[in-house]
Amino acid sequence: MLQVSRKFEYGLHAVTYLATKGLGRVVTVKEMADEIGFSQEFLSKAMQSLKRAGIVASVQGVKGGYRLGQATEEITVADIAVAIEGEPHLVRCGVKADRCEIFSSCHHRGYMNILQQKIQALLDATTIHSLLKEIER
Amino acid sequence: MLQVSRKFEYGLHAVTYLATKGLGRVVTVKEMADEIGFSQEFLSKAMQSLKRAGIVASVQGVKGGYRLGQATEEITVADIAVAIEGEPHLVRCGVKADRCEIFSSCHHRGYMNILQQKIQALLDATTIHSLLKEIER
DNA sequence: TGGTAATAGGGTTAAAATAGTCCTATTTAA
DNA sequence: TTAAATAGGACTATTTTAACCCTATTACCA
Repeated sequence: MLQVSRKFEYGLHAVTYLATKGLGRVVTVKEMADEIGFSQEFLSKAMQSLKRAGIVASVQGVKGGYRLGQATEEITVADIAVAIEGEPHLVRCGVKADRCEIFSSCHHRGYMNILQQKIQALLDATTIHSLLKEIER
Repeated sequence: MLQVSRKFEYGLHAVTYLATKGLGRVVTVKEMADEIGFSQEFLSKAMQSLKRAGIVASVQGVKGGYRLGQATEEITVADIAVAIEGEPHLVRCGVKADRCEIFSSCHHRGYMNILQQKIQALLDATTIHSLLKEIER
């Protein structure tokens, strides 16, 4: 259906939220969930994925939380998508060839792969910095 | 996960198959399913969607089947996607506002909508005619 | 040094979307 | 009038996504 996952949306909101708080400020998942308006548990999973990708950094223990791990100019929407949803696969055969029953005779793979790269390039072209500037306007 | 549906893949394969047979030739679902290599019943559903959109035309009764309803230069990948998956909604709130719990406070809608339009433009830029030319090479 | 507030993450369940099947009606050529 | 095809509604199964639960670990601080 060509729709982004909710987890990705959560992640994107969280990163922009952290960005508005500045690079240094450490924010708890609870604060973000309350402020933005969604489930703490689920947002927590998204944050863990973002952390593994280095997009955010975590501080454990009391007074812990998350803060940005990179400059807003360095974080792209594509980075967040990959961190949360993994490598993009517009078609099933991109995940694994045996997920497509007509792999060997398929004529569309070349086109679909190019299409995927172009979509990825779109996501790659937006940084959190530029996204925030758009929002301000 | 930003992946196209199998039904869309079926539809795209079917349309390109019809295109290689020429505008006039009427082809049964059975032939297409056998030739391309997937489920007749399910492909049949995809064909019905394509028919409603006018992309293919149907002939009922014995000796019936499907043929292209438009010139290959006129059919775009976007047309097929819309015919089969309906209007694109990159984010849930595009389907219906109440599908997003933070609709009123969301800052990303503008960007996501632009992103969706750009993706749609990519799909719109490929006609079946140009797709076939790429395949030949 | 023990209590508490936080992240880390495995495992399970629930809900939604997708894929696939089944059945019956209708159409039409022979 | 029979047979081969599309039309389409209804149902089931599978897969994916979303959400939740529980325990471990970390580290501040009284």
